[in-house]
Amino acid sequence: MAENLVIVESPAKAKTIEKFLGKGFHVLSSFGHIRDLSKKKLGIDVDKNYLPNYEVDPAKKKQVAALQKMVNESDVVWLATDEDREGEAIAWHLAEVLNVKKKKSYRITFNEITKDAIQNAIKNPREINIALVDAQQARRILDRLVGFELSPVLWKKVKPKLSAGRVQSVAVRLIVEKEKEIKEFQSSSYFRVTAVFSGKDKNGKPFELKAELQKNFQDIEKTRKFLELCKDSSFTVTDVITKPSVKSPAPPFTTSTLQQEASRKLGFSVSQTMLLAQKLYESGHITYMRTDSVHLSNMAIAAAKNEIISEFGEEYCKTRQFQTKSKGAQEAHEAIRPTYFDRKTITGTSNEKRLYDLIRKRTMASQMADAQILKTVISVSISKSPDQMFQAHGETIQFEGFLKVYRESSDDEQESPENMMLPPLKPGQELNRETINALKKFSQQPFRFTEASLVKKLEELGIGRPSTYAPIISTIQDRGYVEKGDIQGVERLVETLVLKGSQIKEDKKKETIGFEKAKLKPTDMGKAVTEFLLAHFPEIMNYQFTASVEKEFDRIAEGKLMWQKMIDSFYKKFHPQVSVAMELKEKRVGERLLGNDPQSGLPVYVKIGRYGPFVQIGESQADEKPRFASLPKGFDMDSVTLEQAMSFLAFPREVGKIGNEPVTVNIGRFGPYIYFEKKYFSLAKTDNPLTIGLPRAKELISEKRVRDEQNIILTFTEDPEIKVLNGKYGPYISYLKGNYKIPRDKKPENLTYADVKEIIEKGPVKSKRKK
DNA sequence: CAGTGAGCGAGCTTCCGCTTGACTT
Repeated sequence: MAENLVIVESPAKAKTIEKFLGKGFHVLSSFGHIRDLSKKKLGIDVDKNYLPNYEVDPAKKKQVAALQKMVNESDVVWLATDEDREGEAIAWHLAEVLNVKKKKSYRITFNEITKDAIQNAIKNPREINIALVDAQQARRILDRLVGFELSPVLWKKVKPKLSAGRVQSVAVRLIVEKEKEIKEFQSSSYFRVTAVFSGKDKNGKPFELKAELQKNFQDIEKTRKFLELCKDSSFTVTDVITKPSVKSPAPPFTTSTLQQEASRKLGFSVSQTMLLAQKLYESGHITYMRTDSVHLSNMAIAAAKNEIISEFGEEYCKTRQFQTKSKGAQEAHEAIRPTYFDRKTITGTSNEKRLYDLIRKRTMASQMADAQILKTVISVSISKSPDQMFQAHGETIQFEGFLKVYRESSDDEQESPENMMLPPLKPGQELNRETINALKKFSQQPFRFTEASLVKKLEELGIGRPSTYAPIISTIQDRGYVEKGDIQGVERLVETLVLKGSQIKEDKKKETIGFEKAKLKPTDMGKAVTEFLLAHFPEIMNYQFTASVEKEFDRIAEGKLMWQKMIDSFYKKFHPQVSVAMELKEKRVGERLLGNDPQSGLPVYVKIGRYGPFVQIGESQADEKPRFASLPKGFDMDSVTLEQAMSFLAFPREVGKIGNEPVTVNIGRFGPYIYFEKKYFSLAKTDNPLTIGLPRAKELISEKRVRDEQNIILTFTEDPEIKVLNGKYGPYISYLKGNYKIPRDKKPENLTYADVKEIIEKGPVKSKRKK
């Protein structure tokens, strides 16, 4: 019989700790929270001072029963959940549900999983901190009230199944506002001038020097004039300034920085990174992956030191402890680091290996020496344009330090100036001018968010937690507020001027600007919902809302404020706003009158419906029913024009007849298509549904028919409705819109009519595999 | 894979933050 039961949150952690504690200690895990407010109902009795009604999660019943059994068999219960607000609450729920009062029970915490830390915790037990638990209850109840009162407003005013909340609605707002910023951005252009000089150094060795003019020109005339001056100018080195500088490594990874770097360096999505990290954690390769702390245990720092010295030598090592700066950090865990630094590689998939490598290098680098860099700036004067100056920037690494293993990436994809070794020049030296190049540049519009850069922004605002970053990103996409995709760049003609010899050559170059990969863009729905929420619930939508309620949670945790009081003063203001919004008689969210049809005079609207944005002609109360057409891809509710709306309403359009049968073109849920003889034929991306004619329609029809023909393996004269087809997932039987699986032991091409009949009798695809 | 959107109005949807499985196409 185990005398001591230790309960932690994660099963992987339980395994590790059990090893450290040895005999007499049993370690089990709660798998996170075991109890929560009712899943379906509000679960809060607003009239009884916000009394919460907690229920054991049905999915956790089994685990709770197992815990109960062990509690009954143990003498002492140690509640060792995480050392943060949520962890304290989990400990409290465990104590309540498992009725540990009957036993000796203690609350213990440690924020690193080392033998010392755990034994130390056992020596310093304490009571559950009820004030901290109350702060968690306030957090939980506030989120529930906001989420479960706001969402139904959206169901009524916009469309069912939508959602709103303290975190997700602000995340969507960030994306909506970014898009607005980009739309309003006024691009300005300028000419950037660069020069290539040559010469010979003291030893007669030829060199080349690239330098940039310190001033940009606003227009092409001024640029031309300048190049004219350069034609007959002499160029002299006026200054050579060298300055030593140091670069220090970045701290080890937290969840958010790991997601950012994995996105920039490896191209992983946020959820992909977390899945891989979970694998690495479960295999014992890395420490816990949901953390906001940059703290490393002394043991880890010592291990990193060992590894750095043996791999690179003493001079490469410089240990440090970093301070966590991010807002609202609770630091229940260490930073994300390898469990064993001497494991250079691990077994696993190639992506697991790549992520492990990133984590190991980042952690190692954080304990390595600063890089010593010598920065050099060479200034070059222009004889005929004395108020201008060329400059060359050079960087030489004197000592690599941490750069030997790791260099952090940055979000702005701005091309960095060429930092190279510069030739050893002295002031006064004359240079030969080779070419001078002027290139038209455009000021950079703001970047849209990637998943990872959105997480970074949320973290800066103190919104969301490491365990929720990935789910937030999924939720706002699942709800249709935000879409991830590539942003197509626009082609621009860019003017260039080149001075070579005594000739100035002007040219125009094509350049694609503004292409962005895997960026987040708001949908019409996201924009409309954000606008609505901003109008009626400005406090919740405020970027500072979370930070301000966090301050109150802190006061609750300090015992200076009753959680019910805090919730009450919030709810007294919030709830009436909900009632007002519910009763709004105004037209539905996002609706806009585009104008009147010049032909009929009927009003034309753009609205959001159950299936997304659409245009409508006519009033719904009128005698004549209105007609509808969905907004095709690539059109925005807020920019669509009356003319465009009228063109959508022109569908379905007859393009002609084949025999007596009409051929029409229409736009459906999956894009434009041709409809002929009760069959559908998708248009190609290059086809324009507004102008497509009969010849092209015929082409599409026959192409599709050929494709279908090729997929037919067998048909039967007995019943033309039955076909054996080759599909995306292999051969199958199709009969009256139902699909049927072909048994493994039969070859599809050898099936007889009787075989097929038998398979169909057995029922459609629903493999009832017995275990 | 495919043409909806108003209107009758049952019964459903929804939050954030802890943690991992799993009945399948």
